[in-house]
Amino acid sequence: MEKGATMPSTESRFESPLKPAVFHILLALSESAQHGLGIADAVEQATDGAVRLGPGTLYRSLKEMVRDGLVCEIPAPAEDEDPRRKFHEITESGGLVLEAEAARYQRIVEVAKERRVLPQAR
Amino acid sequence: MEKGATMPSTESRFESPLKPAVFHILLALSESAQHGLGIADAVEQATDGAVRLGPGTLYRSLKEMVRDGLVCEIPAPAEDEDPRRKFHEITESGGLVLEAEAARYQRIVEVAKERRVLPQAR
DNA sequence: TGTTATTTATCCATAATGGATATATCTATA
DNA sequence: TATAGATATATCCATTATGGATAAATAACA
Repeated sequence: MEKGATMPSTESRFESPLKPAVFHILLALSESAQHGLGIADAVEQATDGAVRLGPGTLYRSLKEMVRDGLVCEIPAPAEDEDPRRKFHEITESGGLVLEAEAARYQRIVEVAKERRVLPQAR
Repeated sequence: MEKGATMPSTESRFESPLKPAVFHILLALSESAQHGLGIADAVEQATDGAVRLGPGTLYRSLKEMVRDGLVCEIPAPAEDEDPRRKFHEITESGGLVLEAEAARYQRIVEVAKERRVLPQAR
């Protein structure tokens, strides 16, 4: 980042390559608020089964993400929901961090296209 | 992987999410053969400084990748090259693995676009 | 010819992850 | 309404991955 550049304070605290687990959890929550295991399932689906979060990574990451303000816990979206489920929602700050990281992924994909590793879309 | 499924032997040995370091080294070598520190520089450039490989990760990864047939050592491309430099080239197998991993990245970017995390290209 | 910079390489501390396990509670069924 | 099994969160520990310090060799240069 350039010195003197202004930037939303929310992004600047997060070092550039986000931990993969955190990135995938944010991406899962960009669809809709979810509870823990729902997030794990969503990540597995979005990645065709390539990325699978173990319970250790999942709940540890969620706790850190709440601490860092990337997500927050919200009441169950439905009355008849299993009360054991704890739902989390992505915050505005989390949305910005997710966007920045997704843009990094996009840039890498562009490089791969330039190198003819992936077919050029056109 | 399903039992009994046929698959190109080269890809099947590599579990799905490639280690980030290995992926970035392969992507760097898809441009041209490079020596160790040249790879580190190329990775830093391609990722706008976001990904930086320490010497430990760099040389350890290269050794493993040679062992796994993803890259191979080649003679220096020029006569007057610093003889300490050891150049590596991506192999055909490495190219296939890189393509598969890049496609995974691409899929993630597509998901981000569907979710309106990234602007839809059009 | 001595000094500094470059390059490869290894080692160790730290960080990140996955899986086993624990605990609680919901659901289904006899 | 017991009981059994499934679901959900949570923690702990072993394994894996990474980064940085350091070493050793040699090139470049004053």
